[in-house]
Amino acid sequence: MAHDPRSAPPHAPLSFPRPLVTVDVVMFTVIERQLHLLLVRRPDAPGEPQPGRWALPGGFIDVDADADLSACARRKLRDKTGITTPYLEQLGSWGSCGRDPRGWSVTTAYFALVPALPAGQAQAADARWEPCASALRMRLAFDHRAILEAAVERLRSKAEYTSLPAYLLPEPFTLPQLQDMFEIVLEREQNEASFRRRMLDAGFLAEDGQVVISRVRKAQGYRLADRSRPAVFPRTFRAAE
Amino acid sequence: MAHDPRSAPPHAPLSFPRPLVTVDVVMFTVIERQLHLLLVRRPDAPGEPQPGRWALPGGFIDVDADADLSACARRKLRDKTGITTPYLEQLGSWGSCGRDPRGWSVTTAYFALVPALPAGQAQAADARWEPCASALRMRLAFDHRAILEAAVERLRSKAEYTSLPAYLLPEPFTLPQLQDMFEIVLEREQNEASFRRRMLDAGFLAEDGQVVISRVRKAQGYRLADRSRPAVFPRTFRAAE
DNA sequence: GCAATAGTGTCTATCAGACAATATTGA
DNA sequence: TCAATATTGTCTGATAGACACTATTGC
Repeated sequence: MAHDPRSAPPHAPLSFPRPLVTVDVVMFTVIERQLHLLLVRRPDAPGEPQPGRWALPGGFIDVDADADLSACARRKLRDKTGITTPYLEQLGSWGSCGRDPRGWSVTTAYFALVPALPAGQAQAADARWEPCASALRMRLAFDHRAILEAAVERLRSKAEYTSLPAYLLPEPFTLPQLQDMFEIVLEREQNEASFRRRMLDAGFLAEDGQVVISRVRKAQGYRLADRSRPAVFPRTFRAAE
Repeated sequence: MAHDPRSAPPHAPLSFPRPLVTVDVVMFTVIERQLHLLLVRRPDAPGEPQPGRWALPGGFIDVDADADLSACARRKLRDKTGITTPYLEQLGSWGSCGRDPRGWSVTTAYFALVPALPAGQAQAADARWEPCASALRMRLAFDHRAILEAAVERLRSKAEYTSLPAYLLPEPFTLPQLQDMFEIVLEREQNEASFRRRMLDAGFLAEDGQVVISRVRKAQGYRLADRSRPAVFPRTFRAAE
């Protein structure tokens, strides 16, 4: 029976059942040349679904604290990593009657790209950075495996035609470092000459001093000219299959 | 409180306030060589927000009738147009404390591409097909203007590198008709030779008889070889600005 | 000098855009 | 035949990939 409460009679005060609403965040970073993401352990307390299982960081909207969906995602990210200015993009929403045993629920998932935290920097105790390849094989809580798969696919496909992997680096970074990030995300090597042309022609990099990384030769440092939006390249790296 | 007594473990109370959850659908079609979308009038009943204003078709999740978000979107589409097999894609979610005067609310928006309804075919009485350009200038209910802008942008940008505009045509269609759809969506003319190469090389078209449209010359008819997903072209039509 | 890393020159292949040409059909 | 539309041939230009080459720096 498809009733539409929005057009219900005047005195019906929105009393029909409401789904649960959560926000989950797939936080990506690169550690030791491997894509990682943050996982948190579900609490073991009685009454909690999926106790002890690893899950994406997330939770219910706090209607008093969160002004909007992205503020909620930012709050989760800050609570777990202390990071306040990530690249954050809405990934999509998953909602159904069966995805959470507590009832009809909807989650809006975001994905974030952050530079690797400096070694020793605090992160939440119940959280750990898991290699992406391994997380994809784990039995995650709820439908978080599907969300993670969508996030990885989005990241890979956008790396084919945008500057997204640059958000995985602390600034300033060098072109060889940036190429590393692209190669890690795309899982294939890039041609140096072609890569440099592509990045420099796109005009999203601002020069930012000289950087010594390898102790062999100084390299030009760069930062993002405009962190608010990634650059879009005129063509994909190569044809989609 | 949505608590299903049959679900196995006793869950924590979940007594905190929940946002309202709706689904809205941007239904696109092309009528007389113009992109249109379906709008519905908000009811005038007292207690209803935005009375009398035009809005995207949508409404609350029905936790009993809707198995998941896309089923809810399909239900809205069917109720308003009778169409059951559209191209349907999730666009994104908008949620904040202020977008609906009734409280913290989240909507998940979908966009649908449908062939123009045969003239005379029934459609809901409170609905009308509005030219997209005009709808973008209207004062729509809630934040539906922003949702519509995102839908138009998504459609335009995907038309640069996928076969999406094909879903706006009834089958079988001809290559000149398909080119028309691309030109209408992209708002610029395409080169015929280049267009035909692109479409035929992509391999998403299956031949489907001869079609007479202009009463001048028969043309090859085509249908989509696989309606379940659009084709992705190896390059964009032209560089993004 | 040598090793290692940063950065360049240049050729080829692919595909979009331009534009002109040819093919088919009804009147 | 002509007008209108469908379809093709072919040239040009932009850019990704390949690959060899040069430049810089510490030892």
